[in-house]
Amino acid sequence: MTTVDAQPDVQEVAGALRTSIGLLHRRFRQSRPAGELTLPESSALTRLDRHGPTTPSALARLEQISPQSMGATLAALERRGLVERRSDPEDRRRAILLPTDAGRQLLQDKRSARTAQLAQALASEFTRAEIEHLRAAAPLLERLAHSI
Amino acid sequence: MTTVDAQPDVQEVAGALRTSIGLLHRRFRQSRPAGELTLPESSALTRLDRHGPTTPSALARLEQISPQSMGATLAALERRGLVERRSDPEDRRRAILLPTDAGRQLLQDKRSARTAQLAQALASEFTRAEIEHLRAAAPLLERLAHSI
DNA sequence: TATTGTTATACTCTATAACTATA
DNA sequence: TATAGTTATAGAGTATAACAATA
Repeated sequence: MTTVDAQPDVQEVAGALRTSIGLLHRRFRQSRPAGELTLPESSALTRLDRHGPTTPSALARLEQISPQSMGATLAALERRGLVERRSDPEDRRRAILLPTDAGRQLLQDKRSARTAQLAQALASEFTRAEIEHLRAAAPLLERLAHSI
Repeated sequence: MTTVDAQPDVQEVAGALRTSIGLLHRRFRQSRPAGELTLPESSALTRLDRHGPTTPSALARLEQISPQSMGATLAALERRGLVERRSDPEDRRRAILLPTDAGRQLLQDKRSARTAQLAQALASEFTRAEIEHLRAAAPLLERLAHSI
């Protein structure tokens, strides 16, 4: 229970997480059907839909990437007509972003199409208890991402 | 318990996993100290150390990337003198890879330096039960990566 | 012919630096 | 001066296509 005892143990967990998360991330990228949103596009659009109208920098903070990187992702979403940009009348440096109807529609249709494959793998190859374990793990992983 | 009941539920777990794994992967990339191995270099060298001498294509299959991508990673490791390449006398198309002493040494020294930060975050901000939960989740995540 | 590996090329994702406009 | 955002550039990570050598 002391720090000394816990350390080698926790290092092992850390290593195992790095390996498994690296693998999963690669698979997520590979499983993108043609014409679909890229990973960051999908992620940004989802955040925008859940979070409500926000600025590019706020989104960048949520996704933990640089504002410039988020800018590139948002420009791609705008080109495809999936997000709309409004100027904040109270501070004209700021841009306010919100999903268009097309963006919301795409989220409903296509995101499920993308996660369907993952959900299928879960449903067919994992027990109910294992799925519950993963459900509980997801917020822990997100917390961990914000802790490092 | 039926498939119909489970489906929307499992989709939700799938979405949560995608979000949290995306975030964590970005943080892993960002936390690379100067002069360290890149993520795929570290991963390939670790596999090589655990798995024993293998061929480039076998490593590519384990890491679930193309043989060409693995070739680029291995070339970088060779340039740094961390892996050694031998020709297979039984099949001269094949190359056999193994870590050098320097490669093994670096794994011991530096990989812990990299995971130390993650381990520190786990130890200081998560309860023992949460850490145990994550430990059990890691092999599930790896299995999931191989299922999709 | 099939397999192992290499070379060439390109796309995605992200970063840092330098800039403009507004506060 | 400080902040929001953009533009330019570069590096990491990966893919596909075309090739050479060996089986």
